[in-house]
Amino acid sequence: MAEQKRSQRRPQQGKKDRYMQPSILMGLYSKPSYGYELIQTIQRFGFVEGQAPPGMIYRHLRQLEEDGLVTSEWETEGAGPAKRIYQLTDGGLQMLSLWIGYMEKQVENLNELIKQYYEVKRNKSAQP
Amino acid sequence: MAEQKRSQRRPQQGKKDRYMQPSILMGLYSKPSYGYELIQTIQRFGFVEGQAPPGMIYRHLRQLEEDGLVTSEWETEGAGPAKRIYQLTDGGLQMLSLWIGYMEKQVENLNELIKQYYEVKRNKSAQP
DNA sequence: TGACCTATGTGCTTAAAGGATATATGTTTA
DNA sequence: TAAACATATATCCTTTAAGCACATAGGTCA
Repeated sequence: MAEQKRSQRRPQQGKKDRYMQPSILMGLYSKPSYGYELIQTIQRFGFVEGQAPPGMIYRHLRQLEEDGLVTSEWETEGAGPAKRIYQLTDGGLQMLSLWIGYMEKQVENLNELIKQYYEVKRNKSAQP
Repeated sequence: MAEQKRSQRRPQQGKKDRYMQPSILMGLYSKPSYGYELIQTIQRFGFVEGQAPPGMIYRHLRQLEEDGLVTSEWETEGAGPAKRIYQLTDGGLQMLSLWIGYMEKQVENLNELIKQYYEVKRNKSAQP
């Protein structure tokens, strides 16, 4: 019974990379935005299933601000509770650009592994 | 002084996806292998910079065996210390196939975000 | 008025990475 | 022949960030 927990590994089951930081930076690159709205934006990128937990978004936003990658100001006009509007700094822009480079490399690596997989698979089915 | 710790964080915060499990599974799909050799194999996939720490590989291998995705046996013949040779089980093969599907989806998501980035960039330079 | 949506935030637990260190075997070389 | 070195596996402890539950509060509408 104590082992049950461990044996349920599946891809995506553990704590994996959901590209939260670059998703937020990319969202803000399109236009200044705020936490609650970014939850929807990020969902569209497809790295998280369903909606990202709010706590996670706000945690990231605060960290980004502390690191000087975004700035924020309160928006009290308009309907509903006040929103904290974030926008990218120059540093944030540079970081996003680094992330894009990283992602491009990831795509290459992933494609290479995928290609190798199908090659091996083809070989195995040819000589079983 | 208390802030020093935070500012020493690596620039890109967020978990980097190292794809350790699928890399190991893919390595074993090509041919049965052992920890020390897999360290080199995995390096070639490009998801980790330099060599993966041995402790990490062995930890993964033990976990994979516990989960029934691989089996192992000691190889005492041949030069050098004995090797623990691992090979994929049917379950491991299925898991690898799931991983490939996941990776294909990741490639799509990544490409979509990258595309969006360059679109926004183009728009911004058109109307500054 | 109280249910509900919007909006932000805190706190605690756990999974996995990071990294240091230990152990042992066989091979080379000084 | 003893020391140095490459191979090979393994354990331990710390750090990091994800995962999740919960707390707070303003505004809208039946």
